[in-house]
Amino acid sequence: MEERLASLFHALADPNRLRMIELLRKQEWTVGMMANQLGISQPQTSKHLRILYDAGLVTVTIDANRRRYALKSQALKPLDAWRTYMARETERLDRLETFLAESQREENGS
Amino acid sequence: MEERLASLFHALADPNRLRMIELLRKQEWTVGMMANQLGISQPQTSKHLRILYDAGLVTVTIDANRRRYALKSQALKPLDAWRTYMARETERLDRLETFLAESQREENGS
DNA sequence: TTCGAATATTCCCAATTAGGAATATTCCGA
DNA sequence: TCGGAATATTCCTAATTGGGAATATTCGAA
Repeated sequence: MEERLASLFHALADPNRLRMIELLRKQEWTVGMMANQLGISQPQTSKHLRILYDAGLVTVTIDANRRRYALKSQALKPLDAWRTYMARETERLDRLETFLAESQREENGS
Repeated sequence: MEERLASLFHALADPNRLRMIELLRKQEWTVGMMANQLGISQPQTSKHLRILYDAGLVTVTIDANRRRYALKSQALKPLDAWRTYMARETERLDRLETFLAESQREENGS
């Protein structure tokens, strides 16, 4: 159902977690590296990573003393699928919005 | 910053609100109609719509005794922009994931 | 074996909110 | 003008969680 998608959105619904995912976009990161880069505490970094992990958004590789976190970018695919699904029926609405916006602009005589 | 995007994700991070948005995809809905369709209470429907409204995802038209809610589909555009931004650098990772998945499949001798 | 670095977990507090119940508000029709 | 329909808001409770502080755990190096 929509539960899965809602969980995914929930995991993304935090500025720090978004920044984390954007960092992970290019390379793997260690907890300490991320905490330092983001300017947040190590425990908070671990907690946010835990939430991303539970949401299936990252993978973790245990490497001796440290953990390397990597983005599991395929986990974002449901988001794209939903947007495609949504866009299919909103095109008509989009055109209406554009039309109304342009009418408004003409009214204002801009 | 990422605050805006996080707020958007937050508004979408609820199964009932996702169902609401999917209903609004095709047409306007009245609070009572939505509550009835979704099988949730009227107050809860109003509260969820309020959250969607605060997130800029819906517009409301007061029509005598009732309010007609409509999707403001342009509000979902930042989501697409973020995906595009993310995809730009994750392509390499995607190819790696695909490669690893296929290697795994071969190992299993499927 | 001991120490320190890296990380996860727990405890605490404050804020948010989903959901139910009750109530307030607005407006139309009789 | 009054009653009922439609909607929003408030009060309550339980659950979640972000963030800080402290602590537990694990592991490599000396």
